[in-house]
Amino acid sequence: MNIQQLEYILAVDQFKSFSKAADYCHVTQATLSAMVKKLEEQLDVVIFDRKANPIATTENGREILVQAQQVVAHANALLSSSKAINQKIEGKVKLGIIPTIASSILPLIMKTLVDKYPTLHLEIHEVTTNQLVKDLREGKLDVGILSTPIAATDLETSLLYVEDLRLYGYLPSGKKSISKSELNQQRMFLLQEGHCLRDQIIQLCDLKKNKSLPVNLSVESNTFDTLLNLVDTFQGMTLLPALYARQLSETRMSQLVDIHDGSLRREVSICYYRPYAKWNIIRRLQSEITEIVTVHLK
Amino acid sequence: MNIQQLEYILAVDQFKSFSKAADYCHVTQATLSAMVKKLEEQLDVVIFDRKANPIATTENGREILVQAQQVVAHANALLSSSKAINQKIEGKVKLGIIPTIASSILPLIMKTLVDKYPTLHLEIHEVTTNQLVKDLREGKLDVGILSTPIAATDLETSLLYVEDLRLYGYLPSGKKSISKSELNQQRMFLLQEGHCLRDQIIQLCDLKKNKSLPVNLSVESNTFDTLLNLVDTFQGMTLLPALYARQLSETRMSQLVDIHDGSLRREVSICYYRPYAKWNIIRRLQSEITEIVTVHLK
DNA sequence: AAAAATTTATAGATAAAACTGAAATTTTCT
DNA sequence: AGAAAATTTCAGTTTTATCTATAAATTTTT
Repeated sequence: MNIQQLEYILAVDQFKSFSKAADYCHVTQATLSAMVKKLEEQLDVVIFDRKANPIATTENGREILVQAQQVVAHANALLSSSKAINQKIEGKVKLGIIPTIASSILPLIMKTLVDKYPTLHLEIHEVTTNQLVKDLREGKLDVGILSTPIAATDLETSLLYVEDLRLYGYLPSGKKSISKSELNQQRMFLLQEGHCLRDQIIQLCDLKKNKSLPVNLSVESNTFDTLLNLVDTFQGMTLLPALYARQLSETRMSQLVDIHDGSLRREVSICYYRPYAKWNIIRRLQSEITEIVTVHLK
Repeated sequence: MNIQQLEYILAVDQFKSFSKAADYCHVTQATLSAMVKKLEEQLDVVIFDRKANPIATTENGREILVQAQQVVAHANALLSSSKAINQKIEGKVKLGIIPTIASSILPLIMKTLVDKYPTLHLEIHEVTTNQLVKDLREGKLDVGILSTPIAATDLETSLLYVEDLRLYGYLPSGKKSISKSELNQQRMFLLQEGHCLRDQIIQLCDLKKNKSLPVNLSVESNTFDTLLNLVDTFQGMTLLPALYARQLSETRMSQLVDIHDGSLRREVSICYYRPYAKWNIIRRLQSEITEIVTVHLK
């Protein structure tokens, strides 16, 4: 016995015809006939009098149909519940996000999320990648947004978007553009130790150390803002995520330099260790963020 | 979604363990895991937090489980109903039966049936095969007992038993036994026109007409009793169904003759045109009759 | 902290089942 | 009696549930 078979007999009872019932159930007559017959055999109860015209429900069949209605009604209620659950976005969600992503996407997404889901309380924590992974594992955070790939295999990640890293700064005199391979010879300013963007850039540009900096100065910034000031002062360069570069002043925008042989990129993903409790909220966050950011990135 | 999947999640919820639930459901853990996962995907609701120890039901899962319980409970109620229906043997059943069968099996079965099913009212009609078929088609009778095969293809028949036809009467002088092929040369007494047993015997024995009867006598009987008296008077022979022959007096029993090269037989079947309304009663009748008669025939 | 034991997930193979389209049968209507 | 409508049967395809074996992860033990 299965729910579908019960739906079939309900339809036959309703339409008093196997073929009409089959249409209604979107299967062929043959299928419906066979399934009704099978159910009758399994229950050992003849539900319909096929020789009556129109087809009649037997006395015993009536009893079965009353029960079938109950089963199907509750099954539909269950399906409705599942839909309702997926629409109900409420409760508290602790979102961890690394600073270099936070600065660019929080302004973009927060208003939409707060307006669209008034019953959702987003608690945002700006933390480093390492801390984020730790907090997710310990259940201190529900979900994280960070740059992938990451080493932790026990965390599940799902890509939100890929953004270019834009080169900002001052080219060596006489140059109009630059190629990837030349980047490691430039005076490159980076964020402090602990920012994963720092490590990514070092890797991407194959940087060893900032040889060209004045030896009496060892400065590393914690924010892009400080970084930009340093770059301007020392006529160096740095790399900025595309979404951050978007909001630069016009003066600074003009200092963005194209790399003529391709581009540098980073992946931004949503990440969770126990997606179970707040699965539907997390999925909703994911789709909202992807949508909003995609619009702003193109 | 199907009922089994719902039973699986109920078990997991109960045992807080996939493997224990799998044992309980008599499937492998792999199967149960896969089915739970599939259900979660279909509903887009994560029901269990597998990283909790022991496994926990999520808040959303709790909602689903409450509904699942309803569905499964009603499905079980339906199955119980079908069993109850099959045990409930009551109401009126109009049983048609041809005379040559009635005389032997009614005494055998009636007491058992009446005692065993006090709420069942059997209304018995003794009718010829032709009338029986007609009445079944018209719904005047619910079920018939007759000798098969019959020509009517629109009636369903189900074999009850096969009984030998016993040869009764007086052998030609000097003979101790007889062979099948000799039967058509004997003075054979038959039931009246209309009894299907008459036609069967004529066919089985390849009888043309009763040449050896005194020309001034044309007699055909309506009952075996009259037939036997005729046979005794005229020193002829006749064929009696085994169940009838069982109840002959000892004197007459001694007049039963063996056919030395095999035996003549007839099939007795139960027959219905619309088994729908009283299906379970008919099936019960069938099994009871088969059982009782089999005991008496061996 | 490594090793062992337990638990859940995954992959590939298989057998059962649902389903379809077409033909055959049955029933109804004229 | 014969045409039309409805249902069942049949052969072949696709889907699905299930199993065994194995892998991955977690917890417990040593």
